[in-house]
Amino acid sequence: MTLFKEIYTDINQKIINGTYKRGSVLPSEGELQKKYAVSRTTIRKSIELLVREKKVIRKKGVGLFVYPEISKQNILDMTGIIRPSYIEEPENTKIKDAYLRKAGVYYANIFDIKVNELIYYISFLITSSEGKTYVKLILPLDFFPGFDPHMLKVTPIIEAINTGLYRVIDVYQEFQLIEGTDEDNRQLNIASGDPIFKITNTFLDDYDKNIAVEYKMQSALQTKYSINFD
Amino acid sequence: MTLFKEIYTDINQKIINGTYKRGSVLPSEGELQKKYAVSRTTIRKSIELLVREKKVIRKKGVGLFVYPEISKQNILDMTGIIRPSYIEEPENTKIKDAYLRKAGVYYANIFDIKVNELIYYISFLITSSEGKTYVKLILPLDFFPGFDPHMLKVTPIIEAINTGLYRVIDVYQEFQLIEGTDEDNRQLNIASGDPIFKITNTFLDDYDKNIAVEYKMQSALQTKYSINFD
DNA sequence: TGGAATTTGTTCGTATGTATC
DNA sequence: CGATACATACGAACAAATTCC
Repeated sequence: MTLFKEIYTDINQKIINGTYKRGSVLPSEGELQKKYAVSRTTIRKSIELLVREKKVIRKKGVGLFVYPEISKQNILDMTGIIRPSYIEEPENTKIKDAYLRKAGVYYANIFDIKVNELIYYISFLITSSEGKTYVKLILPLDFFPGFDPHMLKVTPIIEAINTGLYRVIDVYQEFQLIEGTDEDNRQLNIASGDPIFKITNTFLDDYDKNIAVEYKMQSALQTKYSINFD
Repeated sequence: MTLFKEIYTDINQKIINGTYKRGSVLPSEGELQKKYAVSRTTIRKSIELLVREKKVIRKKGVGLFVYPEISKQNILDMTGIIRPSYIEEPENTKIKDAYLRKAGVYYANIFDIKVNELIYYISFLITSSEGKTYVKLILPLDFFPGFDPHMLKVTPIIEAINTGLYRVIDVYQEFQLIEGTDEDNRQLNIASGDPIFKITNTFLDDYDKNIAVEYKMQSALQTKYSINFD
């Protein structure tokens, strides 16, 4: 067996047996290089196989991650309780990104966790007759200790969370007009500088602790999003 | 020869021949990149070699520095303003140690710098007819941004500092009888447990900020050190 | 005091040349 | 010749620390 296949097999095995957990960070290419005492090229060939099999995700400038196994269906279930009613066709939802990353100061504060703790960072794009909605969903990994994405296929996120550490008691909403980032503008197909209508949904438990955050962004010039203040 | 080694050689040569002076700032990675018209990766590989050889120091968020060399003559000049008058023969001064180390909590507090910031830690032994004096001198690296040891050969440290970030306005002295460490006793050739006469000189700037500390230790049983309170 | 700019630290993406089998 | 493996080199994105205004 060739070197890169051996390494592929070894890492794959570690993912299967849980040494490298679903969604967690893998050692960087540099570390793997040292660990196996081979060239970076060889490591990359091994990782390449895993990426093709969707077992590993690469994030430029960030690192390697074991694929978290979040399907489109999961996302819809997870966001079900706040899903706008005008979305009739789930087929129009496209995941742009779904990975684990380290929390920075910002999210560390929001969730009252430590910097560098892992959070899910999921972004997707919803296309409907009303236009496009760019959504970002942030969930701290630690708040879902036994988190099993498969479960989400049959259980709404609210129930999944309630079997975990925290319970969703309230959702706090904030409405803003903002100027989007380049990425926002690109996703929404709007010009730089155009106003964006942003809704922030913050999920709170019974101690008013933030346990999840969702951002929804639409072009403010085109949006027909209506809020029910009942 | 490979590119990064060529660049390494060139920079190394410039350090040796004084183009880049000891302790001075090196061009940033970005500037070197332009200068040699190579990628940052390559520059970093070259610098990496110099760092490993302790010829260059990296300071995150600040820049690159040529590793400062401290000679015996420097030390004498640097400590000139507080050098006891009874030292007639500089030949009797012997450097025991001169290196950069990371500040711990103690010196971080004294100098109001962060833990792990670099400080000069210089110790030397003065032998005279009056006996031996064991001296430790601590200087934070950051307080001497353009620090050039060559200059110290012709300029007293007080003037060198006054061209830098801080000015020496005052020296605070403290006198103690202490029990020395094993190292102190060995350096002073005295028995364990013998009392040691310790003088701490703390240099202050006009905001009473500590910018240097010097400890002098002599055997209390033999010392004839006299203080002039003029 | 707070945000912009600068600078090093870390990591992945890509390409090329060389050697070996 | 082609697959494998190593080393080198250029880029790009993101992170973190520091400095400057």
